[in-house]
Amino acid sequence: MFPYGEAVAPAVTSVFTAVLTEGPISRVALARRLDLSSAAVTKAARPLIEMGYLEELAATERTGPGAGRPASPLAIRADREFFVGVKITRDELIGVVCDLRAGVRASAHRRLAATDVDHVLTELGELVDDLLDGPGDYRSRTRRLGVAISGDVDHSTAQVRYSPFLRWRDVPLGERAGKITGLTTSVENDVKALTTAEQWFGEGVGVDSFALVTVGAGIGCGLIVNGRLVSGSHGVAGEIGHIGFDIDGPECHCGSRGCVEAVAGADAIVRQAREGTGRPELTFEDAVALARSGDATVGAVFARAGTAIGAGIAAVANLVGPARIVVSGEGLSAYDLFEPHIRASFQRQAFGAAADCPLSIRALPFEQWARGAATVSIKDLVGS
Amino acid sequence: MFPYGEAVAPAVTSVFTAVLTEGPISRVALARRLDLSSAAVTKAARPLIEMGYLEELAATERTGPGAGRPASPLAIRADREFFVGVKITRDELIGVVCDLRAGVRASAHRRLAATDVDHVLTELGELVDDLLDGPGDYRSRTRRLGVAISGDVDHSTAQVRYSPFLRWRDVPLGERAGKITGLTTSVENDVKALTTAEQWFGEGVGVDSFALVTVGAGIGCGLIVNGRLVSGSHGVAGEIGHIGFDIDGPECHCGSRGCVEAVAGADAIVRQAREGTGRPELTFEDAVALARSGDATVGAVFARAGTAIGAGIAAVANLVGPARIVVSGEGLSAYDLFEPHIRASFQRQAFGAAADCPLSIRALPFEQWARGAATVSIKDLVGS
DNA sequence: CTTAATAATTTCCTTCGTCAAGTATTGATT
DNA sequence: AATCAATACTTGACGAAGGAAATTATTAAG
Repeated sequence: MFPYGEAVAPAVTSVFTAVLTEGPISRVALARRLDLSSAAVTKAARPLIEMGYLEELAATERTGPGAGRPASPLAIRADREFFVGVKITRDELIGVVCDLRAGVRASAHRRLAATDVDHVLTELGELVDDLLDGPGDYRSRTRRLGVAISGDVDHSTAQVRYSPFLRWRDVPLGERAGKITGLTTSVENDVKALTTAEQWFGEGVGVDSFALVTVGAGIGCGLIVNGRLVSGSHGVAGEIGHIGFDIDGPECHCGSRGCVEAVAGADAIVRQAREGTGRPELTFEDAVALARSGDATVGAVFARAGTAIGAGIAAVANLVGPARIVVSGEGLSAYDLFEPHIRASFQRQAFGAAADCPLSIRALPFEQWARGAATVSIKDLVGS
Repeated sequence: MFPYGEAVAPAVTSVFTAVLTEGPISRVALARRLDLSSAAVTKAARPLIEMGYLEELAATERTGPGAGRPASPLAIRADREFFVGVKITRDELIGVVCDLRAGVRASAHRRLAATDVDHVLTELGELVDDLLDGPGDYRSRTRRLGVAISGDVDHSTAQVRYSPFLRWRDVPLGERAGKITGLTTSVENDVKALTTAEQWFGEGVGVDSFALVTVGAGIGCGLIVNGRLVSGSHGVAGEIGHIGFDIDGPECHCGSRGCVEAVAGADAIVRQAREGTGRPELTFEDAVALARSGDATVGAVFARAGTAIGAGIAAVANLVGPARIVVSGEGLSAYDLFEPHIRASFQRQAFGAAADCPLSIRALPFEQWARGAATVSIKDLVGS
């Protein structure tokens, strides 16, 4: 696993993971945290320091009683190694270079003229070259690539089973991207990648159950339960967008009626706004502008969308009881329009103590998708 | 852990668990199944055989090519040890004695005159005595008791945090029941206990994600994800009954409106049947009889209830993607009335491949709750 | 009666992590 | 200044757990 494929003791992996996600931390604190002896931590940390992944920080100011040898906390050397993350969408590739702590060091993107596998791979190869050969000399310290894509992905074999947006089926993306880029490639579903990023470097740190809801064209949800990603036996999981919200609601492309996505997806919002105003040329941005300027009809569309999303989130809270939930709107600040409705609807529909689950609602810069992809490759380096 | 508190190698636990749940199985097959060397299995099995928990079966008839030494499969000696399981309801205690394979050997019950802790514990003590001193001489081979109760239970400390039905709060039930009965006592939420039983000895064997939906007075759901029970950070999980079904539906006791339980709970069905027929004295059984005799109004009530349950189940399938789902109606066959509606509604609302998730719908003899409690104590003996 | 195939066991060895003892570094107390 | 107590870390001996490979056991097929 580290640096070039040797097997590594379990304690080494868990020490690395803990330092990575829980920042500078002393060996003794690690031992308590991981339920190991401090001797085991010392031994596990040594090779990581030798390989340059960890460093010992200077003793910090003390807390507590005051006596005793000061700790020398272990910290990640974030620039020891870099990782490329690429998110594939229907019309664009978005790429980033991240350091070990998933800090974004460089980014770039490329329009896609077509979505066939060969074309996308060619573009992906060039995007990676641009990123690695640009300013910063990342190439020499980069060995891994993570790719995020919507649809049904088998992470363990790095294959895309089915991606409706791109019309891909059974594509050995990891293998092919690996050949083109020369990087060890991980592939993961985009929402799961983002969820992993949040688990390791965001609000999911330190809790062992956690949900990330993405609101945009579609409405998705990544779940961490008992510290592990929920994958779904039939390749389906986190489909919060297709939970029923209003049995008399509009038809959904899934064949049912009144799904959350059919009420609160971006397309659905535009359609409802057009119907309400009688202006068939309205865009999503127009709808946002109208709602912000006080248009009651369009405002009601956003309110209803927020209510639907809140109900979906409440369903997650009622069923799996995550310690916290992050709601992240694709791209923009537009979703502030329905944030209060999300919260109100969640409070109403959450059962008992589930209503105590903290909700973070915030924008999601598009680059974050690519960062999620990079996080998957970091995780695969560390080995869980 | 075994027999009296010594620590035991991980492989011993996993071998025991695998033989327990996956029936007679050869050492070589176990090694494959558990990803251990056959030497490790041989070593792990020995102490279990010596302690009388496992036995070696005679060689079975062969399958496959035909040559080679025949396997001597390992099997559980089910009568090596017995376990008492008790389910506490508002007005009754139901108790069983189970063997190691959760086979019910004896059962008994006791009406409760009151629900205060002292009274319940006294009755529980007598119930356990009745069971153990009755025919069968179980006492000498019984060391453990499992108690199942609705509400918020902390299994790790064997405490009842809050049980609305009994109005209990922060009761150290495990400790107190242990003192009275002399048995090491485990306490678990009733639905979780039943789910554990299904995971170990029912349809959950061999899959690592799985849902059990209970339909009765309330509508609940136990979840196994990645092989582990979902517990919920805030003490809430599996509250499928409070997922929204119809925003214009009847008020629910939880404060929201149109929850699955408000449409499909036993009380809700009775209320709707009364309203529909204008007969305020109608019981649940009357409603069942009417529906079966072709009453369209009451039939529609059951149809709607089934649709609500199906939608809730679809939400589970869409969110966590279990490998299979068992729906078990409290007690009786009455729920055949809405079974087709459950299936139809599930198919409509399940997204994509989630609709492939097999659904088992079957009656749930009341004794099963107590068996679930016993299963928890078996699991706690084995140690996960 | 060999040979091939499969199952189980045995022996020896490696690995990993603990234990207990010792070293390091500080503030407080005398 | 010397000592002590507290906390952090390191070291080396040890033991438990599981693996590899050789060995034994048992069968069917030729």
